[in-house]
Amino acid sequence: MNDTTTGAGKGARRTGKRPVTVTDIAQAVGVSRATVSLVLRGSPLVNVDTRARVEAELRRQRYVYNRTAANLRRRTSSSIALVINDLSNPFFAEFASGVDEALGGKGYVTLLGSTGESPERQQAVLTTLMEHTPTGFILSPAEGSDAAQLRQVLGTHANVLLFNRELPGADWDFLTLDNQQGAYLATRHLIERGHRQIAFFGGHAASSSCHQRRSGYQQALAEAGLPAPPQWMIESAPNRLEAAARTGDLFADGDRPSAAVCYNDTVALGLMLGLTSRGIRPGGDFAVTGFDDISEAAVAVPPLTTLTADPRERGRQAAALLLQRLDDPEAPPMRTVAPVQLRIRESSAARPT
Amino acid sequence: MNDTTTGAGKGARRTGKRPVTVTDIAQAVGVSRATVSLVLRGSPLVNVDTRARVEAELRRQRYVYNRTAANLRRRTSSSIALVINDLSNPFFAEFASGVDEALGGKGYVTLLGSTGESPERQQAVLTTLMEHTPTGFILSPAEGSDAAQLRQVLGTHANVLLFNRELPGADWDFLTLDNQQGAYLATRHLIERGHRQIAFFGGHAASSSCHQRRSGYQQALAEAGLPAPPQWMIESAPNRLEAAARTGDLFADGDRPSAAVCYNDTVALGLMLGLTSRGIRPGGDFAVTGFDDISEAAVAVPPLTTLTADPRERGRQAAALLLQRLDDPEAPPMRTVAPVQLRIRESSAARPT
DNA sequence: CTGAAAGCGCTTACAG
DNA sequence: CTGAAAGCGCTTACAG
Repeated sequence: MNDTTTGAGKGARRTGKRPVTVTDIAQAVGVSRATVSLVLRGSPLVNVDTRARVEAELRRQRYVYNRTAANLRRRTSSSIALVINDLSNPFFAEFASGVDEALGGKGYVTLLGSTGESPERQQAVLTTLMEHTPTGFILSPAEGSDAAQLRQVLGTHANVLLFNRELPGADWDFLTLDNQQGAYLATRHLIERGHRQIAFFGGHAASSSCHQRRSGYQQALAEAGLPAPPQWMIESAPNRLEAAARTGDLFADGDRPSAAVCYNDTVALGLMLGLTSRGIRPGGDFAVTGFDDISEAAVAVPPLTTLTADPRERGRQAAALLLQRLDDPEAPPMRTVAPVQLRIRESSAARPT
Repeated sequence: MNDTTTGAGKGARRTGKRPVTVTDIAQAVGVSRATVSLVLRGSPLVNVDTRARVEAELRRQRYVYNRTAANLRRRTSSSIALVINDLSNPFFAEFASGVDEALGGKGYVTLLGSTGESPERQQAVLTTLMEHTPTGFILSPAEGSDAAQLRQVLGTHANVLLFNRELPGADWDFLTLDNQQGAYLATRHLIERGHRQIAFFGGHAASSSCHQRRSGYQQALAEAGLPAPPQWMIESAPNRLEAAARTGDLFADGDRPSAAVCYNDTVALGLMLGLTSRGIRPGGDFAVTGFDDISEAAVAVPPLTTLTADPRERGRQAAALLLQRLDDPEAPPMRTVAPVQLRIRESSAARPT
């Protein structure tokens, strides 16, 4: 069975009583449907008097424009699909908010899809969304996504903007954070405050963002002539619990780091928990930095020095890039790197003891 | 000019090359379009062999079902509109996530709209969404919304579920949190820990949720025979800054409270800031409770005792209620009160000193 | 300036 | 079991 047809008709609902259509208006005013259509679309061809009568009737009957019908006839679309992992991640919620704001301003409506970080669900969600004929896609791919699979469901759709996660083999537009520069800034910050033994903590080495952050970290250390032994690069799933559980790995060796550049804020918060439960005061005895500037970062104990990417602004930027793509479908794929800023909160990155 | 026609065609985009249609498939297989349609919709009428040939061709040509066209012809819809204040509020982000999850499971797609807490933007957003003919609306009204105005744009649309904010004069389904019970639980908690002078801090008295929370607070005090002088009911916009600025109002009088039930977590966090800057240790010298259990509540200093509404579950519930409404458009409007649970985090609600 | 006709991609009785 | 025809609500050349 063809995937695209699975569930066809499922969830479709008979809408209420017959709505008012252009035909109703045309009959009432005594003009053709074409004339009503011209009025609706603001054509200058229509006689001012005719226009006024039509508009009055539109109001009187509380006519509601059926944009989906118009889109079908004109072979256009006025929606875009936004597919992310999960809105309960504040970073993506902010991002979505920015996308929706920018797109709404341009007359587009946002179709929402959540993958829950599952490539299978992602395929299903994209399939459903495709059936609604969006103009384009803004997609933050689920971990483990495969470009070929995506191409299979997205088909010839050129209007796709990938966000945040690199996808080998994909030739769509791509918007990414400056991960390397961010980690570089965090590492330099720790170095400037006197740290000489700095670990990189958390993330999956296989992911592109982790790879880039690690390389920014290594670059800063190399420039300062500081060591970056492999046992100081510690992997952890990006959640608080596992990060806390991995804390011990930092101190397995004799030569202990005095600070850690963390993959992201969640991992940093987990590490802070882990440190505390070992009697090590984060910020006091051991410096920590994060990445993302989630809202908890500001109220954590101690407040977390981190990198802010302004996710809402990234959302606006993603929308703008997609619109640009729509204007020139033939242009070669663009790769855009968004800046990232160090947000210093003194206490989490204290001087070494 | 009719509002509903403003911007018609704006943002519409020519879609790429001609897509594969049922006609293409029918011609290739040598059957009628009707037969292809029956296959697509899984009709048992079709000969198994015919079905197989059609399905093979659908795959071969990578056919994508055009659900919008089908919806037009069938006079159905497979989308619902979700309109909230702003996704950057984690409570609503979680809520939206739950809605989308539940709706996606039923074959619906979510159309997103944000009001930014502005009734004017809300009207514009709803107007646009209406043009996309959603099956129903889940709407958390902007502050200052007016039922008559909403009815004007939503028209005869019966399939509307209001969430979280009471709207006088509205006769749509309504899902609300048990605000009264929540504040009652928080107040009792403080009383049980020995507090006798308890204030209610934050929120706009005019809003229904603030009113309900205050009345739960008063009920608990009344049951315990404790005073609730009017100067201990302090208004504040629900943001951190204003809450911090209002802190002094708690201590204007001679008779100082030793604890405050706060309108929500944001206000509570602001109050905690305000207390700290006055040298009063929140949790230590002055007990505080919140409402919402936003993610900062757990990591605040001290961790905040609050009420959790499980917003994601509320989202699922809202979706379920709307689906129920679709099944029976004639049923009288339902009012559903969702439970709320006290989440005790010891340190923020210490015993009085 | 306005209308008659055709058509977007699909589905649904109705024949056979 | 399958096909011819009509139609969802709109728009677009094309005449006049």
